[in-house]
Amino acid sequence: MPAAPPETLTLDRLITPIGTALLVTDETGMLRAFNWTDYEGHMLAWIGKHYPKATLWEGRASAPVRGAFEAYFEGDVGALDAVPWKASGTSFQLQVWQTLCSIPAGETLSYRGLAERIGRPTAVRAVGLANGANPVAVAAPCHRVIGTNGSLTGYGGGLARKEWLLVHEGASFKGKLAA
Amino acid sequence: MPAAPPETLTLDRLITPIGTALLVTDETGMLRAFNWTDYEGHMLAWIGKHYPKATLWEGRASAPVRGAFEAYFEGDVGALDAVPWKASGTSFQLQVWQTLCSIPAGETLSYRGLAERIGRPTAVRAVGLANGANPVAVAAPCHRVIGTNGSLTGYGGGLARKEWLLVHEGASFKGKLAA
DNA sequence: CCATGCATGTCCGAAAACCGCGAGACACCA
DNA sequence: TGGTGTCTCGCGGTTTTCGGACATGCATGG
Repeated sequence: MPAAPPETLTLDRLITPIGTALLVTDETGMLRAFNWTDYEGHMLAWIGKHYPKATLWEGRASAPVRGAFEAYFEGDVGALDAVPWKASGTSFQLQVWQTLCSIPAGETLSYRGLAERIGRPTAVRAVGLANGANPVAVAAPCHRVIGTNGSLTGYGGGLARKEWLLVHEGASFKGKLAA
Repeated sequence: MPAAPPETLTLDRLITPIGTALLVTDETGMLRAFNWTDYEGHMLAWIGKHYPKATLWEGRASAPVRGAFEAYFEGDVGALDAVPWKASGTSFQLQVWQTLCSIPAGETLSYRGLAERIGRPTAVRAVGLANGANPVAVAAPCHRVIGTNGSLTGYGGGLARKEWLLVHEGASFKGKLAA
């Protein structure tokens, strides 16, 4: 009953139009971490820190997780809602990450709006930080959070990916479409 | 196999000539903490900090632990060697606490001597610190460590108890026997 | 229009404080 | 001389504290 940390984690790789994604799932098939191969070392370190006792095996991610991501990248942008994930973080962070999921595909929300939505209207910067610490990127759609003025501002995986994801979802924003 | 932290701890009380002792043992009967009722609140806080997930029940300590302490206070000073204990601490601290057990009842060792014995002849003060942080006092006989000049210097449970223990064990030291 | 300052949660590294010591330097006193 | 007491300083592991950096946004002031 006590939410015991996972003992074994599975690392899968998924090729997408914007690079190869790393999917880490636990015994129960929940997504525990997501990242791009660009940051593989970084992510391994993160796992070692947050799940010190877990052993990581290369393997196939659970069907719900892998299936949802495949569907998403193939165009079914609503499929992300079906990704089961569980994150490890402070209560503030968990609140932020959960609230991310209330932003539908194709829409965006400002950092400020997100801060207000969790009842801490002044903790705008803190929200940005928590957003950046999101371990289950894409699944918890931190890329849908943009500046109040519509600019992309920042993204852990690189602004190019953030832009691609938003375009893919059909969202409108003040993009660098000129590039 | 992974040394999992204990889930349930048992708190027992033992009346001794120098006060009531608190004995905390785990599922396997190992002593995890020792203290005097004077510091009960302090010890409970310590347990909460080091074994956050454990629940503490009042009850009887394991036979080996309780028996050894009873025998010790009744005069069989060598009985302490039989107390099974397990402590939680840094590697340096563990080294210090283990080395304490190499001091036989009836003898003493200086802080300096102890520092040398663990191969860090200059870390004298650090040894004193680690000694004071000993969670399984008496069982790991930190009271047998005294100043180079034979004075008692300090003891978490009060110098009076340190003196009583050493007299009880028949050790010689520069005591405050005048008092 | 640009520059500045503030609010806010979390992590991380640096620095300092804390001591259950011990040795060396001195002063005092038979 | 030798024994004893006080003072000062260096020692080193741990814990605590502090400061800065950050995926922002608004209000103010030139």
